[in-house]
Amino acid sequence: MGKLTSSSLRDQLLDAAETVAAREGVSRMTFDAVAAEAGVSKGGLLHYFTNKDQLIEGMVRRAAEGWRIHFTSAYENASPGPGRMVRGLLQGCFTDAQSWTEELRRSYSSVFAALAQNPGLVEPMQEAYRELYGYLQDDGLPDGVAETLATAIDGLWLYWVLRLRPVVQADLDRMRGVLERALAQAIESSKEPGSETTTYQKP
Amino acid sequence: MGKLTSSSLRDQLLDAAETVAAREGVSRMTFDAVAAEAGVSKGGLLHYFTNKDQLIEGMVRRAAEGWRIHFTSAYENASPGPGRMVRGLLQGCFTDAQSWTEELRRSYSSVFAALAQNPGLVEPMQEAYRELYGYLQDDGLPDGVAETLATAIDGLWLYWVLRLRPVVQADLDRMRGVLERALAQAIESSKEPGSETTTYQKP
DNA sequence: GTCTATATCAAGATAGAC
DNA sequence: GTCTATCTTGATATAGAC
Repeated sequence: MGKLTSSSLRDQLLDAAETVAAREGVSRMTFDAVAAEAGVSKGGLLHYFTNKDQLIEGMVRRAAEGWRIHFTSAYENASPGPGRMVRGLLQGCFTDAQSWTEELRRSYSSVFAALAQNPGLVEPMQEAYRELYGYLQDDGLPDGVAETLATAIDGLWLYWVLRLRPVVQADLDRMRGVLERALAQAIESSKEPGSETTTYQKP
Repeated sequence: MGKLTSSSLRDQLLDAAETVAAREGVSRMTFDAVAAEAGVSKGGLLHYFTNKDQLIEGMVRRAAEGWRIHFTSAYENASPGPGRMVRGLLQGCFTDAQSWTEELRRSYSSVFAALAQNPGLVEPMQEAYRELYGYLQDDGLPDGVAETLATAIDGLWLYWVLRLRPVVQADLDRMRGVLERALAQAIESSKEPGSETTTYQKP
């Protein structure tokens, strides 16, 4: 995702901030370090972000927007019908893990920076999650199933980002298999009228 | 869990550090703030933890030990048989949510502090997770099921801790229901010989 | 073992040259 | 718009009294 030459200087500065935070921890994400990483002076950096809250807000907003784009396009790419968002996430989150994991760690470093500095700055990411879970609640599966499956997927990524567990390809494959079978069952059961508590009526 | 009068001063200092970090963010978890929270002078605090890495290491070690005790006792309290650890976690993690959530946020603040300061300090918590997932791999359920269910549970808590989604009682109840049904099915299928490696065939 | 006082240094932020 | 230089603050860490 767009950190090519064409990206604006502002974006390059946000890239540098993410990189420093992900590599060295947010406590060392100083203006000096970010400016050095981006190859500009501290004065140049401070022209774009006049204080640290603004820098972190910019990081979180961009990361939230990236996440939103990711799951909405995953949704668009999945075929219509029950479990569309879950199917999209399974497709979109377990593919190309190698490159995706590092990008994930980078973008989540914005959340860590926000939590460390000023928890209110997490808001844009909360908003993205509200939107995602809006889709999931309306995904046409028995009550709570879509949210549960998505939480399992995201939980695995959070383990990775928080460095609580290593996430290797074998883990991804195994979990993907379990989730796809659970999804298939849920879709099956949502076709049987009266088999679930809350309602999905297939046309 | 044990922050009564009987706890050592060292434990009280760790309590104070957790409290400050959880309440104000790890960037404001300074020696001054921790000492003030604990009601001692900075010099008194520095006698126990001579630098910040040692303080954070103490926090992580204690939190990891608490988590280990939590899931092992959950395991012990569950009846033997397939899915014992998952059943224990469902019982132990969805009960008494009100008090558990704040304590969870407090103890996870040690992980955030470690990630911010020096990612290597997370190690004791990684060790606890290795142990937990060792139990889960050997939980007598079809391959990957126990890990997946546990990841969904923990993912919900991580949402709470990272403030990405609010976690209210209704979410807990709904997800618990879904997980318990999935667990019941997995136990069922693990009884059928030959059905466990990859496949799940609906009866 | 706990305190006060203080040295040292780095980070956030500002001013103003170019 | 980007730079250098500098101010100010506050955090870590140390020294040494009690």
